[in-house]
Amino acid sequence: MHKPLTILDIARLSGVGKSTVSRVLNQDPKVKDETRERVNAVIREHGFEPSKSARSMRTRSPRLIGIIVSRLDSASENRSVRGILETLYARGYDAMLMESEFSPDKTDEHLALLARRGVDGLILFAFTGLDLDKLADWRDRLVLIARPWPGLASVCHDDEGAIALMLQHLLAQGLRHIGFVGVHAEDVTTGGQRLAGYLRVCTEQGLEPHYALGELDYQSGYQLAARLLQPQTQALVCATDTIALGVAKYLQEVGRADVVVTGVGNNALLRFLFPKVMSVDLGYKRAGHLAAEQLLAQIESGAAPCQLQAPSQLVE
Amino acid sequence: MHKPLTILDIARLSGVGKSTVSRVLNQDPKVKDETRERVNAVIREHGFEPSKSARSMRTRSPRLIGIIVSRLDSASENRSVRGILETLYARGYDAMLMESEFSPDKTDEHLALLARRGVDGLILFAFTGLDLDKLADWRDRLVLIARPWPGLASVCHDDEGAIALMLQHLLAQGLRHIGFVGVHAEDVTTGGQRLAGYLRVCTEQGLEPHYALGELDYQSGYQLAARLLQPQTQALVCATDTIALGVAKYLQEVGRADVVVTGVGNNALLRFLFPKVMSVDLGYKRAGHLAAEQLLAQIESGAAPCQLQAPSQLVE
DNA sequence: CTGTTAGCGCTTTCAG
DNA sequence: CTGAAAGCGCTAACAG
Repeated sequence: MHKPLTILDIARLSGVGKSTVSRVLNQDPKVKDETRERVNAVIREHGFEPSKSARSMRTRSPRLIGIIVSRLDSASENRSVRGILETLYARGYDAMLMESEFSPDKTDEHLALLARRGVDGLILFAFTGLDLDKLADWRDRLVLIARPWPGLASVCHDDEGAIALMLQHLLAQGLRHIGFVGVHAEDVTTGGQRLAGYLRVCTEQGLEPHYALGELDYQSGYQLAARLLQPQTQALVCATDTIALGVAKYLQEVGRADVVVTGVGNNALLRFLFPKVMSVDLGYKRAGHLAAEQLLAQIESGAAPCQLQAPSQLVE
Repeated sequence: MHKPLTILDIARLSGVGKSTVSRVLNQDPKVKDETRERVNAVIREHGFEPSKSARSMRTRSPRLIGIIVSRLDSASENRSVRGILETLYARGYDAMLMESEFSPDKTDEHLALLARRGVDGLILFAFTGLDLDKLADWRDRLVLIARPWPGLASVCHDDEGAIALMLQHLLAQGLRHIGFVGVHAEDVTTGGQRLAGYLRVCTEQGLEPHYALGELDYQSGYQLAARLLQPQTQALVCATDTIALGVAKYLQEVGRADVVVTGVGNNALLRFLFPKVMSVDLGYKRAGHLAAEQLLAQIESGAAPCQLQAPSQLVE
């Protein structure tokens, strides 16, 4: 493993000046085809790779995007991340992936790190408790995922629509006694908006709402199911697949196989354990694509921040 | 937001030469305390951050470590990653985290990317099918996790010991008819080694082995449990928590609450769904710490590659 | 202990 | 179309 080649080596090897090599590297159109060919041949032959650090230093752009997810081991966020990376890589950007673990402090540290690295932009999975005001510096090179914020670009899921979709589906099957197991409304999207979807359809259809709110985990689903279940209950719509897991477990224990359970998230494990549970896919991967495209549009073409929404889809 | 300050600005502002500022930045001891104070004051006052790209280019070291996990949304790998990041951050390194999805091709692409970035080192979560020969170039700045390889540094889990530990625990409780639900032996660690642990203890204790091998998912556990279960079965030891999930589900369905189920991985969801299932923690986080320390020892002090093992621990 | 002087590898004027 | 030259911000000899 010898010392890595530089642009100057390639220049000498192909008998041109180093600026010409640079031009070839940067797809500058005003290089004669013949010259370009020759240089490219030498580059390929020697497996030359231009130094990212040198280029970053010169252009003040490392072609690097920061991504802060809330949890790496979240199946849904992972789907979005894969979407993001697909578009990013395709456009020649690399990514630095980090995990906030829902901690504003950790997020701040990561932001500092990304600032030191001088990343070109940031995609941030927002969460309740995040201090969005600290993001002012990032405004024009930031896309939020999962939560909108005035003046900032964002890609959101259709939380309200997802629950509404599910509810309408159940109503179409003739069910009327449908309860909702949700999350306290401090959690804006998973909590407030999904509940809102439930309440909206109830109102529209003249149903009496019947719901309970708790935490984001299966334990909570289990407990709330116990509190909510009535003899006439026909279905329990849950704010997440994780909650649905707890609910389904409770129903199984008390022998209420007649009650339909639905979740949100299209989680593979849930489907295996309780195959009859229906779910809504919030369009995570699509959201990742959208976020990355929006971010690149902003940093490359100065596009204005805007608020996008990825469509939900029923999964049976 | 004005143009970022440079080392030269700080030099002028504090009335010293730029090399002195550089020395202060690099904790060079031969700077007079008084001077150091003055420079540091200016740095803090102006919130100056030295440019990573410039430093990387000069030192040919971006203080950046690549981490390739097989799946980001794997709870166990996530534990290791957190361990890795803790030590890395503490030692002033940043990380580029990527996901192989068990694909050798994806891994190659990631390796190329990391090479272009000129990262200082690499921590790679090995998997069956990975072409370890391609890693020759990385030899002295690479630590493998989960699989050893001659000549390469690695941190492994005690797969064999984990199953043996569990089996001995069950035997101590007086159980004798203990089956094993595993993974085909092409998967060296999760497959071969965990089975070996089972067989070893069976031989030592004069038990007749009774086992079945399949895939890594819950479906497989479910199917194999059906095949393996006998009237006299007292316990089913599983190669992973995921498999244990499938096994526990089958046992529940056929009403065999008397059979003890155990897994490996200390998975929170499993514990909730089937609280009685016991598990072994393979020491993932610890493995992360070890891997990062070993890697830094190699790249900073030229330590030789060596093969380490993180200890397993019973979790009830 | 500290300032001066060269570059690191690349992009970008500015002249040809 | 192409080359020469001037840096980007920082570190590392080398003299003081």
